[in-house]
Amino acid sequence: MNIGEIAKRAGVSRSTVSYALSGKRSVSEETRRKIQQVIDELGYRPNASARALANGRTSTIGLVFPPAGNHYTGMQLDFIGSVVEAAAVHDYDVLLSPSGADSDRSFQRLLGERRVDGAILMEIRLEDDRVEHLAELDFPSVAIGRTAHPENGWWVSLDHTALAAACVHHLADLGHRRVAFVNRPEQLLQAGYESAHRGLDGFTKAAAERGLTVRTYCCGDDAASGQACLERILHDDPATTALVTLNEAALGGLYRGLARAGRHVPRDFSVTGVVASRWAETVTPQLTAADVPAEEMGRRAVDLLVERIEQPAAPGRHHLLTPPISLRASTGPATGTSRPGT
Amino acid sequence: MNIGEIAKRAGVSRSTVSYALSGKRSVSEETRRKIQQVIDELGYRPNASARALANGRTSTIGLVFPPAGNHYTGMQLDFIGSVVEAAAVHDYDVLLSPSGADSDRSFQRLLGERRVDGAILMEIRLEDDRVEHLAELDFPSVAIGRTAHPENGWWVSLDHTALAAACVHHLADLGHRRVAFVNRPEQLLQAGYESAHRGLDGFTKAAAERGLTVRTYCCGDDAASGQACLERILHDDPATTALVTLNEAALGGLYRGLARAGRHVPRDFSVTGVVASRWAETVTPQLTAADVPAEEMGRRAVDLLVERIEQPAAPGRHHLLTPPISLRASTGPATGTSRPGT
DNA sequence: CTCCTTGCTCGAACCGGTTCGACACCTCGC
DNA sequence: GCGAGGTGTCGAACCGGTTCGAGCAAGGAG
Repeated sequence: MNIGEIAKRAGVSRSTVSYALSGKRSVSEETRRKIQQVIDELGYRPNASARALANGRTSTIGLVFPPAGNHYTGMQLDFIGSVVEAAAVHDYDVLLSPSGADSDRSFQRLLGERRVDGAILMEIRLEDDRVEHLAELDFPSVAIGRTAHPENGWWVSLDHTALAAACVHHLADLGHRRVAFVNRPEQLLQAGYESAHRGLDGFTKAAAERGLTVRTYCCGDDAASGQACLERILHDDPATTALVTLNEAALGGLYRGLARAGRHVPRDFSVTGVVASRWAETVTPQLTAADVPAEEMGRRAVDLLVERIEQPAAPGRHHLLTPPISLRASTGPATGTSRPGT
Repeated sequence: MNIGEIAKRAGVSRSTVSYALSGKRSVSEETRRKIQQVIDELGYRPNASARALANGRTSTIGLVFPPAGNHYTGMQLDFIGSVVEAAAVHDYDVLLSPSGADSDRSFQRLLGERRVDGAILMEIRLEDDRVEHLAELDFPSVAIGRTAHPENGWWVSLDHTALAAACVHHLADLGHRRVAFVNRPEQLLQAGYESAHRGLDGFTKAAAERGLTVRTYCCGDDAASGQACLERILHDDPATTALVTLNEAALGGLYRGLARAGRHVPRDFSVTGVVASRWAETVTPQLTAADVPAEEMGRRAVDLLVERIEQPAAPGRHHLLTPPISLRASTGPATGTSRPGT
């Protein structure tokens, strides 16, 4: 069942079998046929470990994401799926590694033990030791998200600043004056997660520009936290008429909170944010939102990574995406006391 | 950066370094210290491919699930997450393989090329060529789900028959007489997916036992299909007062359809089914459902697989789980014309 | 007819680990 | 004082591929 066995049965040397399979040297048509016949008979496939050892490539890429304590969001799911499918197109397998930090054992295994040819990192922080470490080592990697200094890096990222700002402008255009912002959980913000920071930034600046009165909140990644968060919002300022959220997992809870408070969406209260379309379409009314193109991002990340693996000296490349807001049914003109005066 | 380099710098042979690391033969304290010091200095980690080649184990398990066209359900996500975490506990990495059939290229890679020591299969069909093939090869694998002939196999499965029946009994106890069943998509049923078949079976038998009038439907794995399905249900029999669903992804659409039709849940219409708790809690009102213990199932599957890898001769083991129905807010007593006469 | 190229094949070395058998040295018991 | 037994180390072989250099035969050019 190894290459020597094939060689023996085909009456040739091991190297000839190897060349017949790889095509790196010419092999006579007759020999090739004979070898192929033996291979088909025995169902032989070359051992991946041996091949990896010999030519220094594993044909595997690592997908690194934080161990979220079984709290993966729908967006992460979409990324995983699209990365796996895109990698299959390039004949790469995908190894999952639940590592939040440079020092995690699983991360060390991937790199130190050379289990993968390259890595895709998710859930990037503004200052991210994983990204820095990989850059120093010149290890092929692509980030989904970008650090505070993304200039020469390899990454695919949403422009959360612009997206949050677009949500604000959308609401301001509809006449909303008092708007809340629902961010990812407190600990993620404190850890420096880039989407949480840039989203907050974009929201705050755009709101200031439009002269809105705002409050910002952090919210756990689940429905119960969403509901609690919404109660806090209405308690802190009952005149609030709209919110922007980056927190997909809290969405169901936010909606429930609004229903409990007797606020009809979108008549009494508008909701928008940054959410993958298949989740935006799950809630009722369907969410007007900047649709996260997870499938495209995963595919682009893989394409960049493969490119980088195959020519390691190339300069950094990246894609900054700003998907438009899809108008669905969760936002409407402001009514009542908060109608714009000017 | 390889073991020879370490040996040279420590002034010993390669085998001594290997024994110092593995502990399989005794090494003097002094030698061990010297070796460790060199290793620490250089940040050496043994190459995974070389090690896998030498001792025939990759310390990787494969997680095989169908390429759902980027339509992964929340339940699949939960499985993936829990499998990855459980595997990390046993020092295994997880390789994802999007393969629905025995013949898929990615599946062949995993097995033929010996990339993994064992595999966990998801989305099992009643007659599943992957399961049969692996059993014939005596390749260590554990299924999440079970085929039509599960007797000697290794698997972790929900008892969908019992769960669907429990949902029926719950509704019948509340007085519902006309109940619909919302299954996974048509093509999955036709392909023989076990959960769809056994769930349908359990539903149908229990309904007959309780003398209920039922209709059964297949429904796409997304909100729009769920909404369309609900419209069909009410069109086919407007007197329907409850439904049971196995289709988590359609849930949001089913709720939306009910809202559109002016049926209040749970006052006018009861909804229940088999859904992971975190998704059941996302919708409003929260779904009364048999909670899929995805985390536990993933962990048990990994535990079984590791056990099987480590002692290959052991007889088949399995876990059949029947989680209870969690009472939340989506079911209530039947009202109006469909109140039970007897 | 010879020389050179080209096509095809082989043996050997290598990738970076693990493991087996052998051996040198030391200690202990008699 | 000598053999038995244990400890620590080494060299060599092996896992299953890839790749390099060389050799041989056939064919074409001079």
